[in-house]
Amino acid sequence: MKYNKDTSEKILNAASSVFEEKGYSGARMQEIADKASINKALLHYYYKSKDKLFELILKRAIQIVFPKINDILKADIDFFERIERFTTAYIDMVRKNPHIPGFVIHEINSNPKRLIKLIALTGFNLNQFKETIKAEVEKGTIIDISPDQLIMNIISLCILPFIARPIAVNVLLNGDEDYFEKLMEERKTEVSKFIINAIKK
Amino acid sequence: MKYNKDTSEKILNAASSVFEEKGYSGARMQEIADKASINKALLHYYYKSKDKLFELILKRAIQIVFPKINDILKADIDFFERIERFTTAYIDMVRKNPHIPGFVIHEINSNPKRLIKLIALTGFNLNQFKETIKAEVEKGTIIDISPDQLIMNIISLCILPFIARPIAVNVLLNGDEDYFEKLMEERKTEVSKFIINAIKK
DNA sequence: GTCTATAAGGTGATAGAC
DNA sequence: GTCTATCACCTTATAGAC
Repeated sequence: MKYNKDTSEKILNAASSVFEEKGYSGARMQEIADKASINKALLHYYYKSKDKLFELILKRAIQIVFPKINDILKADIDFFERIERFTTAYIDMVRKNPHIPGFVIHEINSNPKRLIKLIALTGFNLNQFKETIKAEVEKGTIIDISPDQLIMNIISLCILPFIARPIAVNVLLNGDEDYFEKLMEERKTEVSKFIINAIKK
Repeated sequence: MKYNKDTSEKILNAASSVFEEKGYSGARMQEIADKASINKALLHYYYKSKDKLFELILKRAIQIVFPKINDILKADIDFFERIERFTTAYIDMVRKNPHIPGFVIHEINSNPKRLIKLIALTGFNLNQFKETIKAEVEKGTIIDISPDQLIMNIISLCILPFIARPIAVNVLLNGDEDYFEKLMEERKTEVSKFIINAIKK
């Protein structure tokens, strides 16, 4: 068994784009092969089956989304600044990988157990951030809010517009894609301002 | 051509649950037939093709989600109360139909043009609410915020936790489904408090 | 209206030549 | 390593009996 690294990477990139766009069941091995400029047989030679290939892509996607978040949330800096940095970095990351959140969320429903395993592998953990929030509440620097609710709020504000992009663009913004991009750039600061307004005492 | 109304409804219900759970490409006509306790041939007798059946289900889903929103946003009541009523009603609606938002968002990516058409048919329109926000900003009752950003924030806070439920439950809440339900019940008031805190002057 | 049986075409996967 | 050809299976859809 010998592999060409260039070919195997072309395949991974092609598979990412197809799986992220169409989902597992909508994806076709033929389309992945076409996009990688090879044929189906070679695809199976490199990555045994559609399942194996998909699991690899999902793993990669999770590795992109989760570890970065983790680092920022654990950073030893002022709470409000941490929120600012988090929203900025997160929105930046999602803008660079706009299909990943929707892909992960959709596919995860079909196999939640696999999800838990894959996310656990990234070392992702929100407990420390929850504790920080609790401490800030007790210090009286922020209003009395459940850490779980606050975390859900932060994540929601960062990713939903990207997941629902076609709806946002067409229903809210009269089809103006450029304006959507501008709004998302603004969101990098708008979201943290919004959150801090909501919780600061 | 004669149809039995009971049978046609059984089919629609079965199709809703299968399409919403598996998506278009993951859904199988056989599974829909099984769930409706009929056979595939009869399925095609009632609803010509998988495509036609799917379009009907998507249309129904959109009819559930959008018109209700519209009514509340246009109601002639105090701005802050309107936000309260909206979040409560919206979260209630999503709790009753938890699979619809994810379903709509996912399927919409494969055919945004169909989306525009279907949503337009519901008479859904955010322009009036945008104007209201602008007016509130000018009156000075709320901070200077872009109506588009505020609307995205409101919607994001209401629906993302439901779309990402498995992630929320397993990563944030240690797998506690009951606690998730409790949090969602709380959110009916928490979300509007959060929003109003963020924007009230 | 509802069924069984089957057609027609697509999809993932493999065998085997180069 | 990469290809062509092909298999075995699955899925949508229809024909035709009752």
